[in-house]
Parts: sequence; C-alpha cells; structure tokens
Amino acid sequence: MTRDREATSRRILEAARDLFAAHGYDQVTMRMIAAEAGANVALVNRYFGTKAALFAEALATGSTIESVIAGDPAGLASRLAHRLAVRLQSGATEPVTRMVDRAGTSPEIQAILRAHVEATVVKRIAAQLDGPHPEQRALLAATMILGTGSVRRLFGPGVIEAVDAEEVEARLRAMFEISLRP
Amino acid sequence: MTRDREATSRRILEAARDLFAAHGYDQVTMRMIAAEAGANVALVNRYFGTKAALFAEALATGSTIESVIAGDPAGLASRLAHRLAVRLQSGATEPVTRMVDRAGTSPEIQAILRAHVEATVVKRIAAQLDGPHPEQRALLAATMILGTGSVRRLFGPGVIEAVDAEEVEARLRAMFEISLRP
DNA sequence: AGAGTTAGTAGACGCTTGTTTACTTGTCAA
DNA sequence: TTGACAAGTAAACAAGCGTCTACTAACTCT
Repeated sequence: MTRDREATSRRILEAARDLFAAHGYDQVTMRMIAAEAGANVALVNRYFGTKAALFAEALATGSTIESVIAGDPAGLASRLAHRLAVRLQSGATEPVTRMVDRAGTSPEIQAILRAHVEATVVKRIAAQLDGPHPEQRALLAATMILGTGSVRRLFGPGVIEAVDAEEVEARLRAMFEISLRP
Repeated sequence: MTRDREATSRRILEAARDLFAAHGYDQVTMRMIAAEAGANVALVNRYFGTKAALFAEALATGSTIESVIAGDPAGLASRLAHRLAVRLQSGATEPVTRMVDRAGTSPEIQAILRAHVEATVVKRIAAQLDGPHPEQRALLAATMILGTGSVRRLFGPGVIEAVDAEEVEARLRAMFEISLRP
C-alpha cells in the first residue's frame, strides 16, 4: 500500500461526485464513498470534515455548463437549447449537473446548492444580458435548465428519443430566446 | 379519547401530506407524522402499510393543477403562466404540488412520483393538444412546471417579488405557447 | 539507525430509522 | 352484563447512519 494523501483524497472526491450524481445526497453513505474510493471511512471525515462539506467540494469540481454559457451572447439561446436537447435524449450527463438534479432536500445542503446554482448559472447568464432586470430573465432560463433535470430524473433518459429531437431543440431555442430577450 | 378509525387515518394522511410537502420524503419520519396527527406510530404502519405507500396515498389526495389544465385548450398557456407566476411570487402553494417539488430521490418513491406526474400533468396536457406528438409538447410544458418548482425550492418564495410580476407572466405565457403549439 | 510525523485502519459510540409484536382499553352486539 | 372484536399503545427489534478515538505502520529527516 503506497501512502499518498493527495491521491487518496482525490479518489474520495471523485467517488463522492460520481455516487452523489448517480443516487442523490441522501442515498449515498460515507461508507459507500469510502468503498468506491478504496479508502477507509475515517479518512473521508478526516480529509473533508462532514458529509455536507464533501458534497460542497464535489460540487465545486466544475461543470461544463459554464463553458456553454460563456461565449457569444447572441448564440446563448441556441447553445442552451442544444445542450438540453442532448440531455433529454442521451443518458450521459456530466456528474455535477446530475448532482444538482438529484441533490434532494436535505436542509444541510440547500444553502450550498442554492449558492452553486446562483453563481454558476443565474449570475453567469445574467452577466451576458443587456436591458432591464437581467437576473429575472436569467432565472427563467434557469427554470428550463432545472426543469430538464427534473424531467430527466423522473422519466429517465431517452424519453424523447422516439420523437423528433430537432423539433424539440427548435422549440427549446425559441423558448430560451423569449426568456432571455430584453 | 374517542376511538374512530376513519378520523384517525384521515388525520394521519393529512399530517403526512403536509409534512412531506414542507420537508420532503427523506426528512419526514413516521414518528413525526404520528406526532403531528396525534396518533401512535404503529397505527401509521397498520393503516397505510409502508412509508412509501403512505406517500403514494398522500399524493393521490388530488391537486388543483388538474383543474388549471382542464378547460378551454385555447387559454391553457395563459392559465399555466398565471399559475406559475403566482407560484414564483407567493409562498403558499398547495401541498401536493410541493410534495412533488420536494419529493427527493428515494428509489422507493421514484416510480410513484413518475406515474403521478405522467398521469396528472403530461397525459392531461397532451389530451388537450391537436397536431403531431402531443406528448412531446406536453413534456416541454411539464419541464417548465417542474422547473418552477425547483427554482422555488432553491431560491425560496418571493424571488421575483421585487421585480415586475406581469412581465414574468407574459414571458411564461409566450414560452408555454411555443411549447404547446402544433 | 532512530525518532518523529503522518497516512491509514479497526472498531466502537450514540443515535435514528421503519417496522413489528405483545399488550391494554374502549365499544357495541347478544 | 358479558364476551368479542377492533382501536390504540408501549416497547422492542434489527439495521443503518455520521462521526470519532485509539491504534498501527509507513515514510522522512537528522
């Protein structure tokens, strides 16, 4: 057994991220995380403090939604629509996005979750917008993003696979344009 | 102590509905429900079987979203937009809707939840629509409905209270019209 | 080579969970 | 009035939880 604190804590963090993304905060136990990481349970607490703090660090791993939002503001609605259409169709979504979808309702993570969504989605979209109350319009876009997560979680991937994906994407684009326009 | 099975089981069901709506499935214990109903814990299991079965019965209590969906199909987008705008602004939402928002990710209730949303929202909206793949369009509307629930749960009531509510409702209406049109 | 630091481990702690069993008590028909 | 059935109760069950303490063993520095 090689002793490498950095590697072990990274394995724990990745295991936590993947398990939280797959099953939700409440359904994942510290022992599950430790087992998945091939580490001892006590180390999880030692390195990350509490379960909620570990969840927060796993959330901060970074999400690709940020790169979707960044870029030309004129194409923002298109990029978001494409992203959501893909998410509805395919099973593979990146871990952090799934973490938010499946986070659950534990009081100890609500503040963490809210701060994360506010900082990485609402604020960043709002920063791209001109005109009055950009945050209000960004919140409407966030409604669709979070709603897609709920639909995907409830109905599973491939719900729309049988029907016209391009048609769905076109509708999503028009809906985003309405939510974002000045 | 009067002994009245019907009254007691009704109090238990109402207590469960209100507590699940307020705190979510995982955060509510059988003992909390029994205490709120002024009944013994064993009675909760005796009358409803398991916690998941109790959740299912509480969901079936009925929701007013169904009456919003019913009615003139031409005004459906307007009615849904108004409903969501009110929900974003005010704190008072009816219990069953909140139950769905805060249900959580427990595997034993996922099927129940999915069936409920499918039957009371997606199918009923789809039944109002003409044209090709009505279920796909109804699912987009459901995305907005569920997304509003997520936003409200995360950011709390009154998020949009400081800004123009009528403006939000107008955008929501246009977005619903796009999701529902043939 | 030996001491000190630190990663890793085993196990227990106390607490909570959903559910069940054995029992008591009220109610109503005969 | 009595006996039976049903409503209600107390307590325990077994299992699981997050967290912490005491310990072992590997690595580093002098």
